[in-house]
Amino acid sequence: MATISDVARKAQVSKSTVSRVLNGHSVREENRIKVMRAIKELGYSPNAQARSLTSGRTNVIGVMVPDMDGPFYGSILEGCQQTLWFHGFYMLVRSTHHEKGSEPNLVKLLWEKRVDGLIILTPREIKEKPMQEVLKELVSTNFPLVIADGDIDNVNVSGVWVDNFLGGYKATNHLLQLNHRRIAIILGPEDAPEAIRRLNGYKRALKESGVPVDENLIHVAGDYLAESVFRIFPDIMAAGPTAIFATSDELAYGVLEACKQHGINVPNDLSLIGYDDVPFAKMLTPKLTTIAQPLTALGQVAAGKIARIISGEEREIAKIILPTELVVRESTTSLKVSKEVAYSKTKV
Amino acid sequence: MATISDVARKAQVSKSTVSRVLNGHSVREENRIKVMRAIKELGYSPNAQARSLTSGRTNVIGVMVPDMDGPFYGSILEGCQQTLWFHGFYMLVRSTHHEKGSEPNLVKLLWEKRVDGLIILTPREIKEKPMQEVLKELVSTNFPLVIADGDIDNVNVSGVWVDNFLGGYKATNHLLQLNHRRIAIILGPEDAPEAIRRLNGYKRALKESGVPVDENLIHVAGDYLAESVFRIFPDIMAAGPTAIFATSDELAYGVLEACKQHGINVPNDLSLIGYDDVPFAKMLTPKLTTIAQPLTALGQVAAGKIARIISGEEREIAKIILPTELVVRESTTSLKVSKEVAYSKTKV
DNA sequence: TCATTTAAAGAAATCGTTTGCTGTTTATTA
DNA sequence: TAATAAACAGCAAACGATTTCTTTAAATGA
Repeated sequence: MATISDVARKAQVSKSTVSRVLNGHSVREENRIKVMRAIKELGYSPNAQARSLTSGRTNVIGVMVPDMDGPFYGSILEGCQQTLWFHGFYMLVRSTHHEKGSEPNLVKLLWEKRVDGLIILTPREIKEKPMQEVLKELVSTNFPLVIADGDIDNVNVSGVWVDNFLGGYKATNHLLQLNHRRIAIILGPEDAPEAIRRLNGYKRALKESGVPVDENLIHVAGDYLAESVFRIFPDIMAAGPTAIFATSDELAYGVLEACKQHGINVPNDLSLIGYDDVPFAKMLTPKLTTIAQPLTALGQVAAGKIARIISGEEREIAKIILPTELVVRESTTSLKVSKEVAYSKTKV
Repeated sequence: MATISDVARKAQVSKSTVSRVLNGHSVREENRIKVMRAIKELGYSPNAQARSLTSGRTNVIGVMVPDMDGPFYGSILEGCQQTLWFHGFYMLVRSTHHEKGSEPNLVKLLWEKRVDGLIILTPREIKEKPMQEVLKELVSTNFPLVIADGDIDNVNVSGVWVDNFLGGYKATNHLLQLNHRRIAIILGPEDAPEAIRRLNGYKRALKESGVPVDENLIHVAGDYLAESVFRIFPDIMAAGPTAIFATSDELAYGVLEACKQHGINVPNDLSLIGYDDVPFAKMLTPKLTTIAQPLTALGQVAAGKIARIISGEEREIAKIILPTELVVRESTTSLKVSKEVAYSKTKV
């Protein structure tokens, strides 16, 4: 493989001149042509590692993500990738595969690989000490770091996330406007920041409508997986809800399956709203009403942010909150005042 | 950031000694301890770029993929990532986003980034000249390269893919065993290698059952997207099929939607089988019968292969074909001899 | 105890770039 | 045309590791 010296020899100039041609510095036209020709003839391309060594930059951004095979993170990654590439960066991806306790180590490994910056997607262990320490260390060295889709209070770091409070509020409000009063909510992990915010949005919406919060309607699945719903489904229905707000589309799908098994018709017997608007939401029967998160945009904004931090355009730590949107489909319907009315209406 | 020289100074030994400690070469225990202590105190970690420069290795594998936001490639990438990490490699991902004409360039860019190897997922432009030339160039320089999920005839390169012929055969055979005789097939891109193989499997199955191939039952959507089905749906039904073999789950979903719009009941009026077994296949109503591709395994095998090529364990070019599996769910049912029988049965 | 072998440490070269400094050529101005 | 400024080219020193070669110290054996 040809080196810069080979090119210099062939073009009969010094290495410096070749380097200057490569980097667009001023070089006499005559020499530029000679160098270009030599480069072409030798099929030369500069060694990125050697470049990194002198410049101190790798043009690689590390991205840490919980998984890539679900419906959720793919869109974010795609958004990241596009924008990173646009800014001239490559994307190094590491999925933790929800492995408990792996995050701090992986952050460190990625960092030591000397990436120019790090995007951490949904840090699950954000509340745990080792993770906080690693993050603080990164921040203290001024290492370009963006947390995406995960709020963080204790460490002052740049972040992008979606307005979970507003999402919870919008979802609940939608159901309230359809005359529902007994609205159950299914949370994923109990103490995750986004779960708490969605719950708060839910409570606020109820409060504004003068509906008291009933603790019996608040349920915790433990995670965002469909299977986790089955276990708690009897509990959920025992409280007699007319509508369910599942805080992820996966959970909503679990509810849908459980309803099928129990002969409950959605939306006629029970309204259901999800969260995320992942691709399969519109594929379900009934098509799922849900709160859309701007996933691709999330990735793009995170990537843009890190690019600006690296270029020095953005110096102060800033947090960006993206809006959510209600997407009404078929899984929610207005609560009829009495069963009779409901029946007559559906017959029309 | 501390360098090896800083460590050497602090430990009062030479750089060479520190390097030897780092790489596990023989060093007097006393010195090893001194060095380790210095490393710890300085928070030193070796500069990967400098290492790459001398060793000529980056420990990074480039992966090129058509997209990351669909349901398909995420699983493959996850498989890749796991296995690459296991072998000590980082994964650099670049999605082409189905951008026409971009592949050859991107391969080159990734290559010049000096990755230790390249995995190309589903090369769409594999039949086009620029792509073939780039691949030939890579092969001629003995650059570690694995093509995954894309067969390639003209260039002799290592590859992993799924048995598309067998998949097409199994799908068709399943429908034949359910007494279907008028089986339509919907292909994605007309001339893609995997499409041709699936079609051949379809034809072979028909032939073995003594059913003549009817060209009116063979349809081309142009791509694997659900929307593409709507356009050709009237054509498909005009040929009077009792079953449809959609060569991707996305296409099958499109068929399902079209059927709903036209009041056709799946599986009672029409049996439907998909291909891929992406996560949403089991979420559809009816749950989709399909041909499962071992997506995660595909990624793992590709990653394992490139690791072995790089380590020198695998010297000759080899192709691996993974099996497919029929997953029977609810979207296929046996063809009743007459409509009356069918109706009486559904009433039971 | 001394000569000889062996093991470990150090010096210096190397990997392929970029860049500051210095010297030379070209262009500009009076 | 000469004096001066500006533009360009080349040398050599980084960048931070690894590794070969040499030197030094320790271990072995007679």
